Amino acid sequence: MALRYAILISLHEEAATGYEITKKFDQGMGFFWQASHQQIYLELKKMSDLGLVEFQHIEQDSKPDKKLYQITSQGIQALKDWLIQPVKTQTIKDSLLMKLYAGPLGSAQHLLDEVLRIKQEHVELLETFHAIEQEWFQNIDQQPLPYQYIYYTLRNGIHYVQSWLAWSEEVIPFLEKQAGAATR
Amino acid sequence: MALRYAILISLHEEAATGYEITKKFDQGMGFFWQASHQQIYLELKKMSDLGLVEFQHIEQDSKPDKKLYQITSQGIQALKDWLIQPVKTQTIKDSLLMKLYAGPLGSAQHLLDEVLRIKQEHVELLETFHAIEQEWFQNIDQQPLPYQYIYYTLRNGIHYVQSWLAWSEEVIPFLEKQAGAATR
DNA sequence: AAAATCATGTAAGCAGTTACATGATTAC
DNA sequence: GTAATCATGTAACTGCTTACATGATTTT
Repeated sequence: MALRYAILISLHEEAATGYEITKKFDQGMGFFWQASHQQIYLELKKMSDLGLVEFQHIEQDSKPDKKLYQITSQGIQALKDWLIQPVKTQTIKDSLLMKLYAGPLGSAQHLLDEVLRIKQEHVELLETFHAIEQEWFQNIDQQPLPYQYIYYTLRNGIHYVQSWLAWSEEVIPFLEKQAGAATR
Repeated sequence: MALRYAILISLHEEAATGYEITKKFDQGMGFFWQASHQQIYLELKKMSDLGLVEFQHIEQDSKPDKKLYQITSQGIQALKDWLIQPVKTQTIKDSLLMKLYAGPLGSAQHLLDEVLRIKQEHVELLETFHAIEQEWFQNIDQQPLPYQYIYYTLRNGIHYVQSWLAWSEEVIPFLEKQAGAATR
């Protein structure tokens, strides 16, 4: 049900089409919530039936028609109600850790390759996060309040990625040793 | 589908009943994979139909009958095949971050309470992890190889929890300031 | 007396993924 | 000519959660 509120938060910032919301989920919000266009279109329809959002048909030439959605006062209330619900503690579901746990039954070389690949992705993600921090969030306590809140979601991402990288520095030497031992 | 392989890994360690596997998921493996008893019983049945596991009926007096499951050679092969599949990069779905992103629309005090609550859970989890590390994984490079692999899944957990705690040290002062400003 | 432990399951429903479907326009 | 962008949707399926169901034994 959290997808519903992610969409409402997005529409509370500004009215948008399903297509535009989908793109937003690939960027900023995408760090802590993901959704496909199928899911988003379906949820928008449900929310429209419930009166949480409403839309205008916009005809375009040289481009397909679109539906511009905006949040209703009912939608704002539903969002506010949700914001004060307690959250469930996050659980981790990580199949890489499961494969590591299985240990010698698998291939150390394969695990090493996977860790290196994901490490590379995380290195790039960290660079992206740092670039965003530099560009958008300098002198954070002088920025508008909504920016300050968003800044801390970014900081969460930075800490998360850094912890993964720190761990990979521990596990890589171990896996290298195991992969080496297997081929000897 | 990863649940299937989590169960197979568990059964590869030792034969067990659905009930025992459920308990295992509340401990060690539970850090990186969770499953309810309903899901586990259902999956065991499917796997039994597929020949990946087999079971013996065991009658007990003063306790309900049980089914002791063990992995078959087919199951071991399926597990090995799965272990060398590439993993998808983990995505984060965290509704607390979403609520933080929504910022001034919500209540800073509520967010603060939630962060403090989850921080407390993480502090306790870190203590548990450190205790396990002390008790089971001292002189790690002299331990049996399967233990060494499992050790690195524990290390992942420690890094993860620590990064969350480090982040909470950043966000708590900010939320305290906002909560204070709102009541003044 | 109440709650926890042992032990297994069914059924309904929701959330999310994957596949399928269309079609014009614009950029490479 | 091929691929990407704009823009929306349906349908089938899988994975998971929540609720319901039973019942003896043991611990508090």
